[in-house]
Amino acid sequence: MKIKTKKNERQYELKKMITETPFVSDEELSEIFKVSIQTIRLDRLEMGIPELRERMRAAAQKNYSKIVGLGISELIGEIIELEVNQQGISFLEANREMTFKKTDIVKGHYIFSMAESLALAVINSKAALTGVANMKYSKPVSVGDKLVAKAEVFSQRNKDYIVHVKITVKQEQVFRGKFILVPLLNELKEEEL
Amino acid sequence: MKIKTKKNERQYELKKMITETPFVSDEELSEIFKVSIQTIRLDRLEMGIPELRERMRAAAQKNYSKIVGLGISELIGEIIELEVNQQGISFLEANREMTFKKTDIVKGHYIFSMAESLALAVINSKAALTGVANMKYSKPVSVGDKLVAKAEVFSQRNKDYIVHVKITVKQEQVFRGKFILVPLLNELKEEEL
DNA sequence: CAGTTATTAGTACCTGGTACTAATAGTATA
DNA sequence: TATACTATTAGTACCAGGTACTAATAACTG
Repeated sequence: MKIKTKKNERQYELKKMITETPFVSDEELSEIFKVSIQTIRLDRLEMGIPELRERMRAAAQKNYSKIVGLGISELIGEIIELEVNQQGISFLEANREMTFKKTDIVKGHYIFSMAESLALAVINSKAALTGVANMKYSKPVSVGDKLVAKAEVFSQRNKDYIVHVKITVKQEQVFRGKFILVPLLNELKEEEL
Repeated sequence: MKIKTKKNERQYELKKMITETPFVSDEELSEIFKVSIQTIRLDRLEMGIPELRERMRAAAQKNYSKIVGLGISELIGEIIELEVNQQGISFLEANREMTFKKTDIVKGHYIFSMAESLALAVINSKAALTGVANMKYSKPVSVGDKLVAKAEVFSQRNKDYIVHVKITVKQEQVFRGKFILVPLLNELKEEEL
């Protein structure tokens, strides 16, 4: 018996290709593998690989919760006041996606991220580096809590910024931290490198 | 002039609804708002809201990269060794999704999350609370760096755990932190509350 | 009551499929 | 070599969830 390379090999490659780049249509696949669209569909059927739309739907849903949790871009919390190089205030309402599964307690890194985000915003440098942070979580945060973060630029020695961030819920401190930030090649000029 | 509630209000609610639950079809929307499908489509057109498939496609793609970055569940980094209440080791390769947009530098909260994740894992309590953390980022982390986190349970006074976490890249320390963790009603019995 | 806006209806068309039937090409084996 | 089987391709009807467009009707407004 000859080794049935063609079909088996193609199906193996197909599976690999779909797991690597899941948003590829049957038509594109048929062009890549130089077979008809029907062959691709038979292959998918035999291997139980769902159609493109189903794969997209699954991917979209799996991750939907994470968008909410981690914020749309790089920032956690909403900036409501900002004086560059001086101070800033951001706001965040804790939701269920930020908690541990069975409890109402917000995970620490959301608090941290909120503080870090604001610290970065206040020195107007998205591409900055968290140097040293010395911080304290004073009180647990629960779902529904309205977090207000206040950042103050304390000092600016050399090229480092020291930013203090305090987060409060109803005037009560839940977090404080000191961020040493080193801006990186963004709005800076060449000579500063 | 009468307040044009109907159309304006519906469009406002529509937009809100779609941003909250983005995977809703025009047909479902038409049932919810008790208008025809055409009306829903006109509304979307006027407000520049793309069709369901486009919204799903965008969500799937936006998040496709984040899966990689944020890990499948709640954990950042892969646990490779674990002795409950004693010590644990986790691993993470820094990728582009963890960085600031134009640089190679990994954002601080990924480092923090990796450490926190491991600290939680090592006391076998997903639902624990980060009490106080005293930490230091010693060195920036870049894309491709292979991060190794080591956690040690230092002490267990009352119901608090003190866990030390060190993260290294090629034997060199990039982070250290002390986590005070208070386990919460998960694998515990009633009486402990 | 005329004019404007809002809503609904309907058609043709699109993508990216499913599910099915049927024909053809290629290979294997008695 | 004829027969059997597998692989591939072709084609049809159908589906969801739309776009883009035209046209008619309903509802307000001055």
